[in-house]
Amino acid sequence: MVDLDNPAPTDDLHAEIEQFYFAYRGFTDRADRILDKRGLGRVHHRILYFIGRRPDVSVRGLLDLLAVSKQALNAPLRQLMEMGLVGAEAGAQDRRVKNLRLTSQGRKLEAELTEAQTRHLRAAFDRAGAEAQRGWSAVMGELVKG
Amino acid sequence: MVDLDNPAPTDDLHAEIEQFYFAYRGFTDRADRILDKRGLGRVHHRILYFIGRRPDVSVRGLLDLLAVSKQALNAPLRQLMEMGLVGAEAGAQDRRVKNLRLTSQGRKLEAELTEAQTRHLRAAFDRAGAEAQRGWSAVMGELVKG
DNA sequence: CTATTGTGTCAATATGGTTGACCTGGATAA
DNA sequence: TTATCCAGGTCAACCATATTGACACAATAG
Repeated sequence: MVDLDNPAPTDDLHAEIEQFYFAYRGFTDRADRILDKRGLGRVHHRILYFIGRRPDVSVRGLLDLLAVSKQALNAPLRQLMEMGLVGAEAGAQDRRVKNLRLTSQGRKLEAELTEAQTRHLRAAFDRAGAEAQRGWSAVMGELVKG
Repeated sequence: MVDLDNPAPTDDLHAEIEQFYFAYRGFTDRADRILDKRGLGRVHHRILYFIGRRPDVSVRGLLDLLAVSKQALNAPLRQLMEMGLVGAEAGAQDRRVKNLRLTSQGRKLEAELTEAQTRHLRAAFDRAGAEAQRGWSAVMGELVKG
């Protein structure tokens, strides 16, 4: 890790910007290290994650969530389907769309991947306290909206 | 933006993970868009940022902060020096080391770049309240430490 | 003198993304 | 029906960003 002065809220929010940067870097590194062992990248993780969170999401929906081109999505998604981690069936009303779901294998890997991040977050929440956790979520919610 | 359910703290912290992901993505996008107009990338921003925050940092120090290889740092750093945004002078005790500093032009660009992120953060803090801001910082501090 | 360290550079390579063009097949409006 | 649109898939060219390895040079430390 890196030496970081404690908050001491100043006007320019420089300290907070650094907190955000280093916190997110450490947060993603946890999963990345597990991913690397399996020859997978962040995209695979995000795909697994979002399909897990939004079962029956379409390819188009995934594209919007991930904010990448369909060409960038296609290869890793196909790979996950070939690995038997993601399944698809044609949509009921519109048979063009694919409804994507995790297989039981896929759910297992997704859980393992997310677990590292969950533990990391959980530990920070526990140390900072429930009130701080609520504040964190409130600010994050505003950032997402804004 | 993307539709996100409100916190409703569950056990698995999935909602919080998404908040983190989308919040950080939106956070960095602000600066990225400005950077793109000048043909610069995130690395340039980080270099400018950290030199601004830690004047007289060495190349080695920068490498540790950014966690990249020196080859990855070299090109953008040289570019910034050629653009007159970053200056260097030999260290006083050890003349091998470069003490990196922003020029007045560099400070101007850095401020402009960081301003977008600052405004974004500030707005979220204002909407969420001072107590939430303290909580956010406390959790982020724990994440950085952890 | 020798070894180590800070910096810079060349080369080869990997990864991950982009845009553009084109295709299939299913849905839908004229 | 025909024309058009849309979801999805794929090929190609390209570009940005990163890596590791090897090497060079200058300066400091022993």
